[in-house]
Amino acid sequence: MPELPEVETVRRGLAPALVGTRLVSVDQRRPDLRFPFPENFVQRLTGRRVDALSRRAKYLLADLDDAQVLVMHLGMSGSFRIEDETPPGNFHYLKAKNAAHDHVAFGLSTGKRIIYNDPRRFGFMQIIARAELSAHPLFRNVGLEPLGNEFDGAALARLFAGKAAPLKAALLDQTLIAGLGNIYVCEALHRAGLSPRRAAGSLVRKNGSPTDHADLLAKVIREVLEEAVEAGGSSLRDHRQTNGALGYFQHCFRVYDREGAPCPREGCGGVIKRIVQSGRSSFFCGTCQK
DNA sequence: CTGTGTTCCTGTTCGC
DNA sequence: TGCGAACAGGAACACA
Repeated sequence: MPELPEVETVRRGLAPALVGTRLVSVDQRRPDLRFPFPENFVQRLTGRRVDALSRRAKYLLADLDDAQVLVMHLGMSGSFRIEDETPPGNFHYLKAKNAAHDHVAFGLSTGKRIIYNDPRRFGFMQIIARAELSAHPLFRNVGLEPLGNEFDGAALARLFAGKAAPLKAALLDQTLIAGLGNIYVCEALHRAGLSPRRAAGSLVRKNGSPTDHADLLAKVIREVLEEAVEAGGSSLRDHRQTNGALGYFQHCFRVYDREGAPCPREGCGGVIKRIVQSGRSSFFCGTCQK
């Protein structure tokens, strides 16, 4: 499911069950997801206590009691669910929807189990020493947190200065801003009244300061992400929170997956269009997004 | 260095 | 109803 709001929703769902408990068993059911699991994955995790669960960009970070960090990325289709007790390995369980894509099961000292499911297997897990995290290739080039204190129009201007790439591509670039994905980029650009095709550098003045559009864009990015986190993320298809509940931000989409619908902006009268930019769908209103 | 296209994988939806 | 094509929340990688 995972853009920043969905990953944050997962973090909030997992933390109460996971933090403070020990991993008494780790059931790794295949050698790889997008990448191979790290060497001795099961042995390195079994017996460890989880001291904290945080998020950086679209990564979940479980701090372990041996100064290592279990890094988890959900890819396109990854999800976690919590089960209160070990289900019997019987016919009914095995026939359960999607059980074929349950790739990892963490048994906790509380008796609960946390199961990672990922049909497309674009997700991955890694174990990294905490001290090496920020220098690690996965994180060395990760961009600004859009909900962080430093994120504003001036920061956007610094990131976008001189960029000819379209706003859509620049906002999806995780080395610039970390956590936005296709949905929330589309939504933020509509709220800001900016075309996804517009050059990112056009939001920067010659002296490097932000235009009013840059200030507005930074503001609506923060807004749309905060609203989505508040709503428990977006549930497309059958994606669910860790407790099985559906997020409901998808009902708040103004443009994403709404090709042909009237533009929701008051008095605009335009129609939502779909175009493809660098292989991904962009939904926007050609009338009010310039 | 910058920007764009391809690729990994499975499941769902849509048009015929 | 069946069947192939298009498409899906990400991002590493190859290449111009």
